[in-house]
Formats: sequence, structure tokens, C-alpha cells
Amino acid sequence: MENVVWLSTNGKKAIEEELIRGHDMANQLLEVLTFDDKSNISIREVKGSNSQSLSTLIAGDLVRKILKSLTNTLLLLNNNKEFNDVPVSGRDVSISNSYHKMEVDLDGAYKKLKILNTKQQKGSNKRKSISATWEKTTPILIDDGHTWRKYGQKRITKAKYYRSYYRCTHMNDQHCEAMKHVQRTQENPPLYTTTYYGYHTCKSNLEPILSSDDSSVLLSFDNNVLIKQEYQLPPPLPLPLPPLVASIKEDPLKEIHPNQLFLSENILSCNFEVYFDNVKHTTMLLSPESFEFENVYDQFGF
DNA sequence: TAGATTTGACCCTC
DNA sequence: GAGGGTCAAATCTA
Repeated sequence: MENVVWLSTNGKKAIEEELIRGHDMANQLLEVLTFDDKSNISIREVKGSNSQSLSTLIAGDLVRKILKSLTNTLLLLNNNKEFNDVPVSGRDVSISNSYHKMEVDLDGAYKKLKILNTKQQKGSNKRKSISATWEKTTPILIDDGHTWRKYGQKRITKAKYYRSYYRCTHMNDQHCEAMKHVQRTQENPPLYTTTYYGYHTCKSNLEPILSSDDSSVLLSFDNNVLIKQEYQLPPPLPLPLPPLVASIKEDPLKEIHPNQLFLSENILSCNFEVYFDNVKHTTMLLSPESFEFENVYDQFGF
């Protein structure tokens, strides 16, 4: 059967753990959202400067964790192709975040990945030989839960926009080799192709942000360097929705922080379509229960 | 002042 | 030589 995914024991275990983690986070998010702010606890009371509700912040952090979990899962899936005891068969993994109900051509994405992997095998450029690569194409740039530092920008031939080069912020202190390239490929509606290289071996500083017993960390949320660096709130958006990006010179590249997904004007952008092999899993981030984790488990033969 | 971003130069491969 | 990736000095920002 073409679409059966065979994974090594270790890879399967890691993927299973990531999916379970994401599932747990989704459940927690559901609880937070249905809590409906009835506690009347707000950051304003604690910090005195931000009126954002506590439940919204918690929900935002859960979305971040879910996204991170899914990102890790996808990297694991893709990397499993290289395990000797055997690769993931069928299609590579592609995520599409649908903003305008747009779908990414899976076949096209698959071909791109094949080309990309072939190039790396040949060692045709200076890029470090990082085994795990995968691409996602999104109409907006969404935080994947990791911190990135931009180290270059390049005008690409035949491309209308610059390509931006990022590597993990923890490259030096934790020797994390994860990198990504972001290329805007389309003007209207906007479309960004993000190519990830390698795993994150770092431990994100954001991990403990909302640990239940450490509210002091929670209160520092909006001062977080990550937010300052990559996620600036766009001005209020009129409807119909314009692209959720802010301009940086010629090449607009601003990611949307998960917290922003909870702004009413951004909610429509939370419609995720996740592809595992040929199966499309669609979910609204605000409806975590709708994410078909069970189907994913079935698909992987867990 | 430290860390992030920008940008031109350099390197490598085809 | 062209094209893409990376480096590193200059600049920016909080």
C-alpha cells in the first residue's frame, strides 16, 4: 500500500510523543477557551498594563506549543525517510495554512522536495549537509514555536521578492543547527514558502512561559524577546481581510504570533490544512477538538 | 551596550 | 560568469 508509513522504532516513538503532546495541548486549549474568561482574572490586575485576558494568553501559549509539536512531528516524519530501516513512503509532508481557502498543490510540493533533497545529496552548494528538510507554503507567516535570527537576505533570480535566511537563535549557545529560508512567492494573495533545514536541538526559552506554578514568568510574556523580534501586532484590519503582513522594505516578512490568532480579525486565518501523505486533516485552531489526531494515529499505524 | 538586522562581498558549484 | 548561500562589518533598536 503506497501510503503506509513505516517508521523506525525510535522515530515512531518520537513522533507518537509529539502527537500526544500536541493532542494534550489541544485539549487544554479547548478547556481554556470554554472557560470563557469567567474568572475575571486579567493581566491588567496583575501587571497593570495589559488588558489581555489570562485565558487568552494561556490559549495563545497553547497554540504555540501545539504548533511547535506539529513542527517537530513533521520534521521527524521527514527525517524518517533517511532511516535505514525505513523511510516514510508516499508523499512528503506539507502543511498549508489556508487564509483564503487556498490549497497548496501537493504534487508540486512533493516535486520540490525531491529536487531539494537531490541537490543536497549532490552537495551542490555550500549549505551544511543537514538531512531533514521540509517545506511549507502559507499565506501568512506563522510562528512555529522557535526563535530565529536572520543572517542574510538575497535577491533571487526570476523571483520577485527577496529570500530571507534564518538560523536558530541558539546556534551558538546550544549548537542548534536548524535553519530556514523564507521566500515570498506570490503577491495577491500573499504566499510564502518556508523551507526548513535540520532539527532544533535547542531548548526554547519559551518552554516554561506558562508553567502553571510560575506566574511571574507568565507576566513577562509581552516582553519576550521573541515577540519583539518577530511578531509585531499589525494595525487593526478592516474587512475584507488584507494580507496579514507588515512591510519590511520590498519584502514583507512579518510572522503572526499565535496570540494574534485570537484577535477577532485574525480568527479566519486559523484554518489549518495538514497533509500527512495523501490524507488531508483540516482544523480550526480555535476548535482543537476537530483536529483528527486519531486519523493521524491510524495513518501511522500507531 | 548587547543583540538583531541589513547589506555588500565573498565563496562554492554548475 | 551566473546563481545561490554565507559571512561579517555596519547599522539599528530597545
